[in-house]
Formats: sequence, structure tokens, C-alpha cells
Amino acid sequence: MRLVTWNVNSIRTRLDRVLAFLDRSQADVLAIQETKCRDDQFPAAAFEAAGYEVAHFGLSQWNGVAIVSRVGLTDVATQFPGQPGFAKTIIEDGPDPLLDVVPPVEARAIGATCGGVRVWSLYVPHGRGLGDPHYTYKLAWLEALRTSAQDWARAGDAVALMGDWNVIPLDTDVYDAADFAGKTHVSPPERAAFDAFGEAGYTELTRAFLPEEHTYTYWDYQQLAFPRNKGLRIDFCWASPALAGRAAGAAIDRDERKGKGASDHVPVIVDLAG
DNA sequence: ATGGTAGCTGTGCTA
Repeated sequence: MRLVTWNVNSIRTRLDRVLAFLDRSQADVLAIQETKCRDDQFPAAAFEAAGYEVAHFGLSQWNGVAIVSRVGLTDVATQFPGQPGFAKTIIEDGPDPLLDVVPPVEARAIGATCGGVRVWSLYVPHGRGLGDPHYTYKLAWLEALRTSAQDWARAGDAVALMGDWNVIPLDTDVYDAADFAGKTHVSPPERAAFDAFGEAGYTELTRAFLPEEHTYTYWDYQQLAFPRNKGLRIDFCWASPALAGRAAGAAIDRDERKGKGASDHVPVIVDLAG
């Protein structure tokens, strides 16, 4: 079974490329991030015509996550237990005592069971800056996800946590670590929050099969980052113990970054035995 | 040199 994760940076703009990729790669399950649309705007019919079932969660033009599968798609969840929400004014000023406001959960996680695997499509908050409320939110979001992931692992579930993690785990996962000093994605708390999935018993499958340094999954649109190969490795698949033993390979479809109309991220592929 | 590019809607936000 072939699982893929891909931040497409707008599903409506990228639909032809995504459908061509599904045909070319013969992906069984595709976890999509940054659909940038509401549920009523998601082009579900096009995927269904290609033989895939669809689950999408989008609330606005921001974020948006989906899972499409041709090996079954059941038990859809649009947030994980304990997933924190975000609202800038609430985090900066605290909940409004008169309104008793709770920050709304964003469209950054969707889970579904596909071919016996519990697949999550995850779009981890960016963080924006080390002193930004969004950075605090990012760390809380990752910690809550790890707590849930640990519960799933202890239950013996076969879980794939796939997505755009917005963390650069190693200095060799970025074109120039010095360029990122003092920025998000490389700070020790972010790296610790990412590594905590390993401590919870999970295995990052792309690292296991693609250990070569300076292997990237994202290149900024600006300043000719792709021709200059100034990329980042930020898209990953953490597998629970029950799933990791079935892993048979991984690949990064770097060529998908080429040409006009590419997403700034490329598909990240994991193959399972059976 | 505080720029640059892309995608959503916008008189800007987010990445």
C-alpha cells in the first residue's frame, strides 16, 4: 500500500497536477495540506471520478486538510483529542471574561481509517516568529498531538502521522543552518517537540529510508530557491510501532517542484508491505 | 538593500 503526503498550496489551483500525480504514482492514500478552501469549494467530484473517496476539512481560505483514498475511508475525525485552537487576540490578551471565549480549532488535522491504517493529514502551525503567540500555539499543538499519538501507540493502532510539520529537525535538513539562526523551525523547543514522537515509540519513515543529508521537500517560491536548491526538509511521516514494521520504502518526488504551476512542497511517499 | 513569490481575497494576510 502506498501512502503519500503533500502540501499542495491550494487544491483548486493545483487540481490538474494532483490528479496527474495520483495517476503517475498510483498512490492509494493521499494526505493533503493547505487546500485553502471551504468544504463546499473542495473539488471532490474530480477525485471520485478518479476512484478515490474524499474527506476534507476546510473553514476558510486558510489551512484546510484532506485525505483521499482508494482503499476505503471511514471514521473521519476533523481534530485530534486535545487539539488547541488559535485566536491571536485571545492568546495575547487572554479569554474575554465577559464572553467566556475559547479559541477556535483550526482546519489543520483530519484523520481517517484507510486500508486498516489510521491516517492523519496534519498541517502544523508555522510559528511565525520565536516571540509570536503563534509560536506558543505551535508548541502546544505539537505537545497535544504527541499526547494523543502516545495513546494510539499504546492501544496498538497502526498510525501514520503525515504532513507538513514546519520543523527542520537537523541542521543538515536546511540549505544553510546559519540562515535560520533565531528563526522558527530550528529552535530547540520545536526540535524537541518533533523528536518527542520518536520518544513515544514512533519511527519517522522517510528518514529511515532516505537518510542522505540535504534531502529537501520544500523550496520557497522566492529568489530562485529551487534552481539554487535552497530547500528545507519539513514534510514527514511518523509511524506507530504497529505500522513501522510494515514499512518497505520511501521516496520524495522532487521533480514535482519543476515547471510552471508547482506547489512549493513536493509529494512524500511511503510504501507499506502488503 | 527589510527586497523577493504565490495564493487567497484585499485596500492585506499568510506562508
